[in-house]
Amino acid sequence: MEEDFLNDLNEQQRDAVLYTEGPELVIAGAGSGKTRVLTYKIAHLLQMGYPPYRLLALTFTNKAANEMKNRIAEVVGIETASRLWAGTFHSIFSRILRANADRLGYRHDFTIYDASDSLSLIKSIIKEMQLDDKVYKPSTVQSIISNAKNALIEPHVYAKNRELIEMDTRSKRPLICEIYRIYRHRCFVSGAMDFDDLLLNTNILFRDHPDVLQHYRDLFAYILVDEYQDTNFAQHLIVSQLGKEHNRICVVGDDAQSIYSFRGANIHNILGLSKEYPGLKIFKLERNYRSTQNIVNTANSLIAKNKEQIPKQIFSQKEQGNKVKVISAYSDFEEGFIVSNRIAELRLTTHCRYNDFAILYRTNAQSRTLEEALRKRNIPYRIYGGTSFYQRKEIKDAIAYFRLTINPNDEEALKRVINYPTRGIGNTTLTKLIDRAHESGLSIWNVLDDPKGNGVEVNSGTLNKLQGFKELIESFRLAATRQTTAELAETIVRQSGIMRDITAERTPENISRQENIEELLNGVQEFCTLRQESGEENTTLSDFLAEISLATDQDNGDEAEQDKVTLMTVHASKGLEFKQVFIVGVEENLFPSSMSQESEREIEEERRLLYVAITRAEENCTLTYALTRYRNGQTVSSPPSRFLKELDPRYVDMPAQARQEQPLEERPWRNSFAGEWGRKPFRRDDSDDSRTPAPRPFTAPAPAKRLTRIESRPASDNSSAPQTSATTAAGAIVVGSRICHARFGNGTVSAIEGTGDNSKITVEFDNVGRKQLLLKFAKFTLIE
DNA sequence: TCTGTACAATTTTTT
DNA sequence: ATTGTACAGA
Repeated sequence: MEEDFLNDLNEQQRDAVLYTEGPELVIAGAGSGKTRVLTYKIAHLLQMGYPPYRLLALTFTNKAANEMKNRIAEVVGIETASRLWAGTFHSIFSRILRANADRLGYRHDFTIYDASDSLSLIKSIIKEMQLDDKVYKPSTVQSIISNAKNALIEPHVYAKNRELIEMDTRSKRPLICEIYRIYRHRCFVSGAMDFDDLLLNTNILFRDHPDVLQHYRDLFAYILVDEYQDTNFAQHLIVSQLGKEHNRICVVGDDAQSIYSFRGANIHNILGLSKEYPGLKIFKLERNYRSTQNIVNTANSLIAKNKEQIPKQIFSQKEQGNKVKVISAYSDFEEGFIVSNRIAELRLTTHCRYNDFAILYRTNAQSRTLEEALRKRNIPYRIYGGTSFYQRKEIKDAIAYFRLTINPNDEEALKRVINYPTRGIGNTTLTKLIDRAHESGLSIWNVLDDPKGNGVEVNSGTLNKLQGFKELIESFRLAATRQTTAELAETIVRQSGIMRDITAERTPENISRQENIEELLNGVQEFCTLRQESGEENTTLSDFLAEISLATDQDNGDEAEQDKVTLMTVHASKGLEFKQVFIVGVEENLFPSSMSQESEREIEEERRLLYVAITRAEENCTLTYALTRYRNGQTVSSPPSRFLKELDPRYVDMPAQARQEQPLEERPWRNSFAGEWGRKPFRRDDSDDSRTPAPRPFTAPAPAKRLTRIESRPASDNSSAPQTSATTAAGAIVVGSRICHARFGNGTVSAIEGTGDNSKITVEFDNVGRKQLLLKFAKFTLIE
């Protein structure tokens, strides 16, 4: 087979693919076909005779990893592709750590603590040390520890690092290092590693066990790394350790898209690469295939303001296209209104599907207003990165039981479920157990094994309860040896009492919890089946846990098929592209974030972030800012972002500058704006009219008008309390009634149970599917 | 020991 | 506005 795919590549791309004589850095501008180069490079290496299991391809996200695997499978077939070492840093190195866990004193089925496990552990340590959690803010402590780990600083090194100690002393937190030491020890006793440990411990493994390092050095004949600008020191060092000796490495990245420094990513890893690899050959991919010229030029004009970067000339040969549009709104409400209007409009004029639209924002909190606006317009949408499936309470509870079954030393899991469902083991008892455990360096489970022998004083009733819990978990461990994994999962959910607890009362919440648990069990089953198909005979619950603890991507396959507008943070959008992009909230204190104004370095990162956002767009890019916005319960006003002034006006449509100076009255917007609904949308300045001359086809429909009435009940509004309106509406409800819910939008009543205020209705919502509502609580109105 | 209520703090981004 | 925590009362 000839390498006919080479015809799919431009000259720069082809050079990058074919060069295999030494270390290589590919600077890949936004939309320049980076994934294509990586894919074909791997295909090329395979063709040269490298066996697939000797190629290591590292990415940053699961999404990127999957995409790469799929694209490679298309070129070389799934058989070969599945033998590659391709995945995220975290997944690949957790695999390697599991294989060598004994070298570090861990078991191969160690638990992976997610961010909330680690935060909760830090909280309890702070509490046990009787420190003030206002001085030692758990989240701050967590990020300090995380940064230390990413810089490969272990506690004993931390203690000797004058700079760090001085910093902690200055911020009146001299005991951080001690917390770190205890935290690390407690993770170890619990048989757990947190996210950062996966990288830190890999480095320790390689450092302390040269034979292991040598093994993987020999194994990986060629190393490819995507998004190198996002690597932190721990990742960078792993790559050098594995790749430096044979020098067959290819890293791809774009310094202009480095946006993860808050997580320890160091842009100098890529900027300083040529010093590290003397023969480093640099290729630049400068042709952008994604966006129109106006979009590319706008983005270039912005990023040009950054000082630290590798020089490159990104260009587009697509049509010039529309100018990038900047729109000013009075409030975040109006901003949502404008965006949803434009989506409706553009969908007609450009024949785009909803899938072609994305709304990008700086912070997750901004999604709310946008959701409301979209719902009013009946525009379907999907939010990326909300609370994912595995973050839901009932799922975390079930998983905590799974985790305990595999690893009873798992402290966080144990704390979570020792008294859920309620079994009379309260805080007092738990505290005794924990104190005892830590005094003797044991896990809580060890103490639980023999409370008396470990000196825990409890009355006999409590002792029985503890015994009962212990036996429960042990019965699961026994079941694990006799049942299939899917059966085991079901046993646990039932025997633990989770199922009983959430089926006790048939509230709408509980029904959705049950569905989630069902979905989890299906997930286990599906996972086992899938593994069986790929030749893995015995899939254990431990395998399942290992898989999901690193899965954060929530793009459910069938979800993605539906035609919906995408809402997500700019960070989450990296690597994606959309025909129509809206970037909202381009204001001072938001974008750039108020947290990032201290140094030029931080501002440069915010600038790169906006660069990433703009370069997601293929055809149209619209930036909006609101002069006032609801934040933490109150209205604040901020000027437009400084970045807007940095965009080259030749490629951008700006609203009249005078507008921005408009004095702001006190808030009445929120109330009065709703009243404007259904009439003409706000008209701000002439710039708006030239492009959207036609009378808007979508003035707000009548139902929406009514919806705004119940929603615009501000504290000051003394007209009707929401309860009243719901009760009034309730009386008239029949099957088939159309209702409008404050959160779920419009829907049709499909069933009614019970009477009066205690009755429950089932509603098929147009956008969010079936929900059950209790009349007593639900906020909705009858429409039509 | 559990439950309910009141009050406080919180918010940048996430593998 | 929501969420978590602290404290009081059962």
